[in-house]
Amino acid sequence: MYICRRRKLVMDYKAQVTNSILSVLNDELSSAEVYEKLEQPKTQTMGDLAFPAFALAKVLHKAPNQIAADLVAKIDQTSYEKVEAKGAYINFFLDKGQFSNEILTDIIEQGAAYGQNDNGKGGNVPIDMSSPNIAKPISMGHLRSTVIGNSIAKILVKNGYHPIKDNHLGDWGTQFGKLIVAYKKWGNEDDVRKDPINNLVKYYVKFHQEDKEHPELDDEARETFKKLEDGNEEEVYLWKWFRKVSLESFNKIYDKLGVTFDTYNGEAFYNDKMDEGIQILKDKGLLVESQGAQVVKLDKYNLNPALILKSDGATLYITRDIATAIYRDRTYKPAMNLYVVGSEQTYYFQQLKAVLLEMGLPSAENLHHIPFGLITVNGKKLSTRSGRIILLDQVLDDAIELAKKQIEAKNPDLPNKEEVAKEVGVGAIIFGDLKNERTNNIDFVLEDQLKFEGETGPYVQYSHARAESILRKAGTIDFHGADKALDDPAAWETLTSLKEFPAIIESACKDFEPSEVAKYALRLAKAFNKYYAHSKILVEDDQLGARLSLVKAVSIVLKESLNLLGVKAPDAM
RNA sequence: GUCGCAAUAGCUCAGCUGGAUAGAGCAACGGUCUUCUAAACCGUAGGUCGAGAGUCCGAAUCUCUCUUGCGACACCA
Repeated sequence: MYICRRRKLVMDYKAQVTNSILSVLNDELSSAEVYEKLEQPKTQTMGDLAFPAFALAKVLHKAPNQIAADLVAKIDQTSYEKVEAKGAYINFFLDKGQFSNEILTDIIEQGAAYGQNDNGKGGNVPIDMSSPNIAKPISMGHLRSTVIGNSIAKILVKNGYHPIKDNHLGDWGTQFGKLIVAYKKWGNEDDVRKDPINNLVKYYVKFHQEDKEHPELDDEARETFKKLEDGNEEEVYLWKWFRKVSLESFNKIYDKLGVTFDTYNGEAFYNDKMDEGIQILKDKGLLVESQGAQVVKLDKYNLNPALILKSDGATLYITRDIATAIYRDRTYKPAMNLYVVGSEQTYYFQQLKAVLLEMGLPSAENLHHIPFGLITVNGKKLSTRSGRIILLDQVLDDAIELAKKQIEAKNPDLPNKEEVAKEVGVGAIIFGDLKNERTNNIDFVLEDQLKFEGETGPYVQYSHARAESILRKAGTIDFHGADKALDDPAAWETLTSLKEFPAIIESACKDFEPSEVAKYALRLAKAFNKYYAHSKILVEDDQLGARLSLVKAVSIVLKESLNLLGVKAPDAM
């Protein structure tokens, strides 16, 4: 309620300009048409909002330039700084003092809640994300799913949704038969305790080496997995133990990233929940035999048949995902059901959605695959077996180490250096991942990841820290009483950037695109740094309160932008 | 082979539902710290927007064809 009321207080300048134009037209265009045609000029010299007169040329049978000039002469300019015709465009320059007063008041009143909306109306949104495999290391590939999912969850909250972050662990399947066999043959408890992931991987790799010459190992693994499925004590004990130590190891990395989960419903969780989905498919007559296997035909979706059960009756990935979808549907009544999974699975998710639609699952329509691009090294796909793997933990530590060096060089007196180094180093990695469009592929180059200058996370963090530094030096400030009508042209870009934030929040949510927030944060930081470099803020004059309000507003919005990306904003660095 | 995605400055990328001279960052070169943190700021240089047609008053943006790269194509996940 509070939020909605606040939002309305910020005047919609596009609507104001639309009205100004409509007032000098004779219904040649509708209000919506004018509103839609308004655009933001590229440079400040062309004003803040512009109306192209091309559309009127046909109706009025006059040259666009002439139309623009004629209209400007008639427009009431009192509420603008100025309105002028330039070529075929009518350029509106907003009243800076009024604009500044409104936006700064709004941000300072609302604080971190600025930009919050209630579009989601509290709807549940399960997010399938991160999803590493037990007993395997977390690589840069998992980073993407983890930080994209985490950021989308935060953006969803900002839009009034209730996300449920689900780490859909790869914790079941025949590979556990292999792992248990390998552990019994070559492993020992102490090693696994000391360094679980590396040793478990070592056993697993050794199994694959050995089974080339001893194919009987595969039979043994199959039997062992059968025992695990049947609940045999020893196998279940080992499985639980592997799962536990793996999770502990994963959680150290998640802690470093600052990512938490609401549920860890992995593949094992759904293992006993697959019958229902299969039964529904059978009941609806959707399941048909094809080459010995059970499939669902998807011709009407222009998709290949989805294979549901293997010819030996065994289940597949999709069988489990159907169970997952049913479970989520029932448990959460989801407003949306999200899967943050690599783009190589796009076709698969089309099939999954189609099957769920055929089944008549209520939330099927709102299933969204949120794909992201591949991480490669020298253009080649990562794979554990070929040794082309980049350990996320190592990359994070490298980044933290570099951040530490930077602090020693630039700000050696900084208190809590360790903590800040972690926030900056990790922030660089997360921001680096999120700043570009999700679906872009990334060829991994460590040096690129460890950049702290230019368009990076640390750049935004630094801008925020500078703002905080000024506020510290200013001492106690009465923001509520301060005049906020800042009319300094040098601050204009910063002010208009601040105004953009709520729209960015909505758009990033609609597109499931954290990069929109990251790019926005860069834009705002850049505008503020420019202002900072050219204007002295801490000067005793009648605009001091207004300037400090601007700095405060920038600090609030930069911090909140970083927060939405899952990046910390230290007050000093 | 079929389907999907991409191609913009030396490199990495922006460019919103088509609109005013195509923008950043990095790298290169040159400036700016006795004054709020130089992880910053300012400037110079760098482009037939993969190619070719079409639609339109107007195309990097929309349509088609081609080229190149990546991915997906049922008993893995």
